[in-house]
Amino acid sequence: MNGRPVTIQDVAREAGVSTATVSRTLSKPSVVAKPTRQAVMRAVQKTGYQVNHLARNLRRQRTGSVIALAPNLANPFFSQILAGMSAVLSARNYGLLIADTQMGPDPDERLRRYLASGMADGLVLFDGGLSPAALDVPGRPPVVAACEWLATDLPSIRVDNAHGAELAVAHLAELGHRRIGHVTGPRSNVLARTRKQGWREAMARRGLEARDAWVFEGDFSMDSGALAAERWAAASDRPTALFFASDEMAVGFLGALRRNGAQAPRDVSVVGFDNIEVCAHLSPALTTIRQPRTLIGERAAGLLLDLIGGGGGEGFAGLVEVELVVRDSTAPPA
Amino acid sequence: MNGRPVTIQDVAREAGVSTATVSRTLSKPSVVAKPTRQAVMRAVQKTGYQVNHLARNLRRQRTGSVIALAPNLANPFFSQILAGMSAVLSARNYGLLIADTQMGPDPDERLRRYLASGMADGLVLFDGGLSPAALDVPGRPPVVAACEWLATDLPSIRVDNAHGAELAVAHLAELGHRRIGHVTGPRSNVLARTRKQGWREAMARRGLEARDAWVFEGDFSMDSGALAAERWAAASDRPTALFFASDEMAVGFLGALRRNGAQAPRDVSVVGFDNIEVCAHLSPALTTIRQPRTLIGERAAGLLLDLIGGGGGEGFAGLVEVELVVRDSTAPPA
DNA sequence: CTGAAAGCGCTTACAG
DNA sequence: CTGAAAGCGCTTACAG
Repeated sequence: MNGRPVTIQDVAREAGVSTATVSRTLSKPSVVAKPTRQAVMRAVQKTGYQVNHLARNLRRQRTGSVIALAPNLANPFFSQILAGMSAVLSARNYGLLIADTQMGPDPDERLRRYLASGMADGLVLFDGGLSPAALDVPGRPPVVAACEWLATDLPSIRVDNAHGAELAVAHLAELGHRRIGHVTGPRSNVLARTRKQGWREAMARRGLEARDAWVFEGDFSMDSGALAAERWAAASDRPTALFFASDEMAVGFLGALRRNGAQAPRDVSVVGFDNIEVCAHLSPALTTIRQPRTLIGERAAGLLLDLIGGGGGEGFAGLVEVELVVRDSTAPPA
Repeated sequence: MNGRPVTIQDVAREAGVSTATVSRTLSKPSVVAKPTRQAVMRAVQKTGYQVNHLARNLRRQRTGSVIALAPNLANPFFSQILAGMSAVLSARNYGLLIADTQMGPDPDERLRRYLASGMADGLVLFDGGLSPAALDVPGRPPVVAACEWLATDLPSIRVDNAHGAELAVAHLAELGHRRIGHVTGPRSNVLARTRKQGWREAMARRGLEARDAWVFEGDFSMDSGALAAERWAAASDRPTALFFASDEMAVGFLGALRRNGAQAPRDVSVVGFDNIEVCAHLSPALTTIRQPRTLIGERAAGLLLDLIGGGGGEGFAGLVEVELVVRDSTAPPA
């Protein structure tokens, strides 16, 4: 009950066995004789022994943690993903460290340091803006790309963004829209590019024009969505429907639209991407493409653990599916 | 360049000194002669040596990590707080582990395990629902309570919730409202209770009645806010203004209100709590009480590091201030 | 089935 | 100012 933590030595003394036997009882009980095992377990109980992970991991040459590296931890988008990761990892007794790539001056350098530091057995990367060269660290642990991926052959969990765009455009086209525009994510973002490309292809597939004038550049943020509303309102050649690369932008758009006296879906139909919680509570409630974020976190953690365990990550291949959620922000064109 | 990580031995050999000297050069350079120091630094450069934290920490009898323990990691409320913590911690070379209390069957037991595990040098607790008894672990590391606090004398970072309620009621009263109601957080939540109590006192201070009929029970969620809208609309004795214990509930309320053909602030004035990002983009934009979440994270991390370093946490006492942000969801009563 | 011993990679009194 | 040595708390071949 005093300050000094209980060690395996204390347990060994208490049980009248060697530390080796205590260790075995705890990690491979099957090789220990039953009476010995019971004596050890009793001593563990009595002393309140808890393994020292530092020592165990140093000896086992692993850290027992993985790092999730996100471009912006303050972005709520990640919270559900982290929850999914945490669930899988803690069930397997791994710790989850989180870090932000964009906090210092040189994000690439940060990644490189994390990879070289030996602080974790693996890393899940959520920042598609980093340079693939930053991965070129000798002896680095496994890395999984999630959500946004680098232009490399990194094992990855990928969402079917192209299909999401297809679902959005299909929904709008079925309602009768032919002038369907797109509000993009940041230009440098791979995910944003895939959604834009998906929009273009979905339009082409239907013989619909995808005019440059119908593309509004955003950066995923609500503010950029509000800006898009201004530009949309001011445009002469105006789409009757818009597919947004993120819900946040669609939310900003709807707010600004209303402040300007316009309204969805009367004046323009709106489809978002993500299905964040607020979608259902807006008025009009936002039609969107649902991304299963908890699942993404679970799959990313699962894949990483598989790689750490020496697996090839098979069984984790394949895209994470998205689905259309129809609400009230879409209607036939006026 | 091969697989084996570079150790302090390799650097020592390269520099022609002992490992002790390499270690000193890295952690207390002032005690090493300049030429020696330079030779070591050159060797570090050449070999690409990175300290093994596991070994260093085992030797130093610390872990170099702290744990943030939240009731629900999927709640975006925490993302900004975690970002604030991460900023402070990584500047001081501490890792941030995150874990969820509510994932297993017994949250108290989870907390106890984390405290006894020696996995971290300290812990920040965001779950006010846990039993103080769970803290009763011999030799446990320092714990900081943040956001929601237990009924103990734990060092804590606390937001001035009572003052937030006062600001909200003052604003509404100045607009001329006398029938000001409150939508609560979950009954068991300390933070929710403080806000409710604050509302009650702010009303009393003005000689305003705080009728039970004007209290609508919620749980912080958007859904519960939407439910409050139904109940508000159906009530015979209806407040003309509502102070919500969370923005999320206010968002849900506004959406449901509109779907029922009513509108804020025409039919009812609405004040939220938190200032989440969407507030500014709603229509009407939501008047609310701003909570500086990044600051909360920074302060919590700072306080914990101080305690870990043997400080008494003085200088971190005092409440985190909140402020009123007036937007368009409040107006004089009709 | 069990124990003695080596060793994971570091840091730090201690001695010189 | 520097080095030899002990030791942080474990695990695991190895020998018996």
